[in-house]
Amino acid sequence: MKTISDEQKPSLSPRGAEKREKILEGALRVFLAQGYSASMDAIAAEAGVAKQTVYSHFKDKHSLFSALIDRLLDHFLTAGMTQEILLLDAPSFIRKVAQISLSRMDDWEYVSLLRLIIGESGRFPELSELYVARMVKPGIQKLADYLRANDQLRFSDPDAVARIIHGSLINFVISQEIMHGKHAMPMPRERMINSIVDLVLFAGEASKQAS
Amino acid sequence: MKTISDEQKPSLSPRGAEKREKILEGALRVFLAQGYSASMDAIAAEAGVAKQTVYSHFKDKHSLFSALIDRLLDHFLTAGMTQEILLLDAPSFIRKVAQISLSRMDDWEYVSLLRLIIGESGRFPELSELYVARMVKPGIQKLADYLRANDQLRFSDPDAVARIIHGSLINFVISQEIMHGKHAMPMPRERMINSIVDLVLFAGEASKQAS
DNA sequence: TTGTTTTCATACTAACCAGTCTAGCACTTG
DNA sequence: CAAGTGCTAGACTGGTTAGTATGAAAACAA
Repeated sequence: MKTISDEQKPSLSPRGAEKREKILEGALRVFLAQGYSASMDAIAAEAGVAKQTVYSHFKDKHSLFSALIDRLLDHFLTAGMTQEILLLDAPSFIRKVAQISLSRMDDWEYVSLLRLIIGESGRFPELSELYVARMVKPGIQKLADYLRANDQLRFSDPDAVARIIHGSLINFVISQEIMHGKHAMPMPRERMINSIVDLVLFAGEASKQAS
Repeated sequence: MKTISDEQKPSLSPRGAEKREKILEGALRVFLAQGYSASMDAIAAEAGVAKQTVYSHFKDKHSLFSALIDRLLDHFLTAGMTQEILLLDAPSFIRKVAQISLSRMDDWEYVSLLRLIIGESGRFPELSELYVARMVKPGIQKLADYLRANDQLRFSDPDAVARIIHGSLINFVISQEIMHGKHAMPMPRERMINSIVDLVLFAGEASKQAS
């Protein structure tokens, strides 16, 4: 998987890498809080680093931004979703997937990243495409593969069902956390999880009998 | 329902209202295309109006932006979703709801508005709350009421099921159009609609028998 | 016509920002 | 110690922006 960022690497020394890390951490806080319109001065200040140092590690603002998103996608990719949950039976599997997805609601970084990628998807289509290619598509693929392989369930279109499950979970995060819907229309996430599990299991079994 | 915008109204004459309309139309094109960071000069130019005229109709940039979003929410609220579809039977009703929701994928203004509201939900939480209160909550409410009233289906938690349906539809729009997923992971919307209808009907009937 | 209101074009302000430059400081390595 | 390398603080350039000011041209009303 190729990376997008084209930052220069002026040093392979441990000191250089350390500064680079500080810059990325500062950029993370500032970009996630203020969006792409955050100023490079603010990022340098937050990182506790001179502005020139930022520009000696990253070509320009766009490169820094891309490198950061790239890094964050990697970070959230590895978090959660081990292989062993594929061994679970259908109810446990779906519940586990839902729990992992919704647990990200508590993660300010994840919620902010999602908002940022959607908000900047007009200006930076590459980034949202990267998000889709690295996070959404593989996730849905694994889910669909499980549904296809499991003989407790039998859907005529497992790919579409995978998207329904995934979509209802992601949209729960968006509407509750990003759009601040948890005040106007609150719903405990366990209720949501239970209904998704029920819906899929009932439908999967009924669909099996009908075929 | 109270409005958010606090623009001044310097004239109640027809000429004034006409200018105000031109300004809002220009602001619509520019804000939806470039986001909130669009410049007031660009908006005035697009509206074919002097910059000063913009400021004589709207207090500042924030007021103009709020007034525009307010207006757009009203516009999309009235479009589609008549009362008579409530008379349809379950399969037709769910299909119709799904078709109406997904038909908005073709509407550049709707897609851009959704991106804008999500993207600016950090800077302008009032706007996303307004969106939730005026569009999402009533929509889900109607859907849940239908599910509750219909005796072909029987869900233990109709509100949660309504959110699942709504979420999978909205997220389909987001992932396909906003995040440009239609290239990397295309799916015909009819396939999505069919699966949602099947899922809900199978589960609704199975759930009924189980109770 | 005369007076009032609105719009127009333009210029201006004060602030902000991306990116560059300079000159000196600090650390590391030979 | 000496040379090299990365870091720092700050100033600077050229450009953009929100919002204001001005003075004249229209549009309208009496």
